[in-house]
Amino acid sequence: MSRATVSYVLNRDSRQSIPETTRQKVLDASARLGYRPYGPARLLRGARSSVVLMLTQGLEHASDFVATGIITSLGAALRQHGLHLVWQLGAEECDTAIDLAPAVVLTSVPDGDPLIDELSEQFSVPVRSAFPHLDAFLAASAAAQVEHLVARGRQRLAYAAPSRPELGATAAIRHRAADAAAAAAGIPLPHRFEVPDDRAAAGAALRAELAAHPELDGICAFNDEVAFTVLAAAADCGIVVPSQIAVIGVDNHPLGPLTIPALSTVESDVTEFVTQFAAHVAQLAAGEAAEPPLLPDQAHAVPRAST
Amino acid sequence: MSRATVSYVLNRDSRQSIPETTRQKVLDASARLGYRPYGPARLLRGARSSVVLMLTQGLEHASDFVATGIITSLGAALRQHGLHLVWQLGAEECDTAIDLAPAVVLTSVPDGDPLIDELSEQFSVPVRSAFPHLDAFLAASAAAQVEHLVARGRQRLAYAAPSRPELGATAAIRHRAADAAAAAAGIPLPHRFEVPDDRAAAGAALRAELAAHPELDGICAFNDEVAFTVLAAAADCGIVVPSQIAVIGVDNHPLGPLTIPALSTVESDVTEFVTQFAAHVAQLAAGEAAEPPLLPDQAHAVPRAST
DNA sequence: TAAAGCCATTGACACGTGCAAGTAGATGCT
DNA sequence: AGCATCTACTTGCACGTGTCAATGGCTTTA
Repeated sequence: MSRATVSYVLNRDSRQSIPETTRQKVLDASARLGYRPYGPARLLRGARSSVVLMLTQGLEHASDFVATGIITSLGAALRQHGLHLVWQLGAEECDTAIDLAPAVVLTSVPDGDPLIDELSEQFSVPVRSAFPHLDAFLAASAAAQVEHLVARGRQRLAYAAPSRPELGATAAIRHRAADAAAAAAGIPLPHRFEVPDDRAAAGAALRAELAAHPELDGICAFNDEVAFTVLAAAADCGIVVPSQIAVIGVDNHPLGPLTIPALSTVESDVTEFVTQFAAHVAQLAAGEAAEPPLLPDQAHAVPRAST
Repeated sequence: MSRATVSYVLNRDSRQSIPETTRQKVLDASARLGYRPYGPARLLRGARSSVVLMLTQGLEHASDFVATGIITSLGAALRQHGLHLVWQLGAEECDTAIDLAPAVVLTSVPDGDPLIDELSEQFSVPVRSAFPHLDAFLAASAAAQVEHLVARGRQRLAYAAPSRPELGATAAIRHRAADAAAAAAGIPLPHRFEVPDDRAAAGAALRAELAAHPELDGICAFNDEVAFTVLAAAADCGIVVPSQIAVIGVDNHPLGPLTIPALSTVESDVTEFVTQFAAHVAQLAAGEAAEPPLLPDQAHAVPRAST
């Protein structure tokens, strides 16, 4: 009953032959005493950690519920590889918990961000963006928006950007993609139109926009939340959607079917990406270097009453 | 330049006097080599973990965005105590990562749930519900809804319950609280009325409800999402809110101001609770036993156009 | 000068685990 | 009997850290 014997039994070491009587004695004692192997000691000994650490900085406001969904399903997918995803929100100043020893670190910042190198140095484990090739992913949705509106016969578009400054970079990417899609379709480029969070202010902004561009007949919103604001503002202004102006969002927000009129939107299927990315992370955790799969660069319209 | 000397310098041990020259030499070498203390070894040595593990089972669908908000702000509050909150979603079958060694484990299940004892045995660290006294917290919002509707002159109420079975227990608590508030106000008890997720089905359900109870003039919705569905169904049925029926939700969802009409709702202020609960968790992490603060059992109305 | 005291530094250990290497004892083969 | 082979188990080490007790050099005091 030395420690080694116990260890052989509990780890089912096939190179050691253990008679059944001893085996049972060890198992009984282990169960009776409620023995649990102590994680830190195993790690110190050199065991591979089963922890994958997800770090997110900016997406607190649940606004990025698409990212939240990806993270959730990624956690489920990683569990099938024997890995455990834990999520640390708002790890601003790189004061991440040093005493959890992850096998892999994922971050919400895009590839190429200096934070990735910083984290890599700090943890000395593989660090990857959880959203590889994010720009193309973001751009695809805006392109799909424009294509859908054009297919519905709309020609004079505006791009409804959010007023939150932290979303500015993302909005710029999508707006450029909308421009490119408009150019490809041979219609005028959609001009930018900022939507305040406040409903009354949004109504005023929409009125001003229509005064400046009376021929406007379609709005691509940055995401569904901006689209909700536009719909509310339009109703307040007496603008009829979609007969006067069509409105389309991005993300397929669960509340989209409930607006008046129900919101058309655009969606990317990320299930395959999540599966592949989980496998990629499992490879990294196993010590193999590998290139990550990319987020889909295709999006499809979810047409409803607002277009 | 032995390991001990280095350790004394890096941990600023005040019981040891280290001459400045040696101190600098150690610091320089440490910085040059990019030394990071290895978490698992510190824990094995007996250091206190700075990790607080939050486990959630059911609240994937972002439906419980109130819980999500509490968790987020709790993470920020704990950081001020030098603790790091990490969040493992959907830890169903208790297969939680054993190799992260938390100082405290928090769970989304209410006090008294057998899972708490199970986790306590598994981790052998303090385990607490992150939502202590949850029932009273849930009940308070329903009471506030009824009081608000009564103050607006409504007398014949219905309780709009969600159709998702996993929310049934919570809905029952709130419905009972609504009954109690109605009894206290001297009006008939609100009868239950189930709202399907699908908009068309919700419209049919609302029509049937009105046919059965033509005198209905107010609806307490289980939460804002159910209220959104009710508003959409009402619009589809040609029912005018609030002149014919007033509708009020729960949670102060960020999209509430954007519905047509803007949704009245009910909210509890949890900032004080979060602060106190963070301090409580810090006590637990320091090894002191302590009773947790309780979630507020008061809620206040956020009146908008729908009542 | 020797005894005593202070200061900087160091060797050694413990924490819990997993595994390589080694050791008895039993059995088989010649 | 003598030697090889197997089984059943043990000893011992390493992982990286923090801290106690001990060491040796140097200065002060009697």
